[in-house]
Amino acid sequence: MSLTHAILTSLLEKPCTGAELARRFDKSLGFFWQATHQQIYRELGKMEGDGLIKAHGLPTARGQQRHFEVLAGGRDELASWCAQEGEMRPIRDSLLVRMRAAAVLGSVDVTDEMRRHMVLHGQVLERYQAIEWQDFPAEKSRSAAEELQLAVVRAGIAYEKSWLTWCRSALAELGES
Amino acid sequence: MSLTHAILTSLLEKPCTGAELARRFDKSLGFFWQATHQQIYRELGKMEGDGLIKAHGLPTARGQQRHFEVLAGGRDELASWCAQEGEMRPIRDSLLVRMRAAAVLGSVDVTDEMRRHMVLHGQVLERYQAIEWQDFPAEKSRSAAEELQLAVVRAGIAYEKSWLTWCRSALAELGES
DNA sequence: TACGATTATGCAACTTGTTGCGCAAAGGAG
DNA sequence: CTCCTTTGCGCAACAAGTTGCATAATCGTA
Repeated sequence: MSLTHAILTSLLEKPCTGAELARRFDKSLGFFWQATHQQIYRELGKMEGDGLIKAHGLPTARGQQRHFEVLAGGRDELASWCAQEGEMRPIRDSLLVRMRAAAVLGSVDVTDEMRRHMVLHGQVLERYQAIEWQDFPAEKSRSAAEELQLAVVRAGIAYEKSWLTWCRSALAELGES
Repeated sequence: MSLTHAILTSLLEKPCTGAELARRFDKSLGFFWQATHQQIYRELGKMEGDGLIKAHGLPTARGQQRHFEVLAGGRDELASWCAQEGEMRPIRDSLLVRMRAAAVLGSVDVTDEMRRHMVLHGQVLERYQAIEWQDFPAEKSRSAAEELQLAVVRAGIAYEKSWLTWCRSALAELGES
């Protein structure tokens, strides 16, 4: 399960509270492994129970900030998971199911939906490219860690670009017939 | 929920039993919306209850083939879902989490894992390309439905190619530093 | 001080996806 | 015919992800 390890990674980068973690997720690691704040809180509770992380503050009082940090056990767990082999994610998108459905139905037009997705992917692409420019300027030399982080951002860029150009050419193909 | 509609699509293409559906899923629609046979059976049960599909055979006897076909209500449901707007899938891959984890840990090498993923994506790419060549030969003219199906296959090809070239260039970047 | 909006935390219920197993029919080998 | 394997079907339990709401602190402001 990757959520545990995504949280460990994020907490190692900077210890913080659950809410801050959720916010950071929304604009960094969460691009590549999404999670809602409820998932995060639940996971934090489990991880605390497993001795991977430690909180300053008691779990009794609601609405009270609890600051989390990674314990040695958590770091070990992350390192061992990190060295394991993981599954490759196959493609999975409801737009493609819709297209197959439209093919068999024969009466529904999905090109509008394809155009909409093209725009959405374009918007996400711009966000990723902005991160690349801001956080990884070309002239600066980079540490090994930064090289890895940059590669991750570029995976997002490649992914969105791929959808974008596929949408464009598929629409062209479908349009000309 | 797309599984219902993926099943409806597949059953419209050809009515069949649960097991055959699961098999067809493994080499066609399931490339783009994976499902285990248990998910499929559960969903078939629900869909039968909702009057979307009909089975020949009783649900009482275990181990007995039940042949499913789509009812008018099922076709309507599919058409209406198909005309709806759907979410865009953000990227989500544990390899990227591993890379971020490796960046913060500093002590784990993930390039082997990246190489492994490169090979895996290459294998899937070859499967998709084989489908493109076999089912959609270049010289033949195609119906609108076939154009759509081809576009779907090409989405898979674009996706795998994108991962492949990203792996290659990221490894090159990481290697030269 | 009191009030309302915001932020942080969490429970509960539900849906979706996964894993492991068990039972029944069919079909071949001894 | 009996045994064994394969195939089809499905339950049960669990893990992961989602949605909606409840509660507590905080903070600005009237």
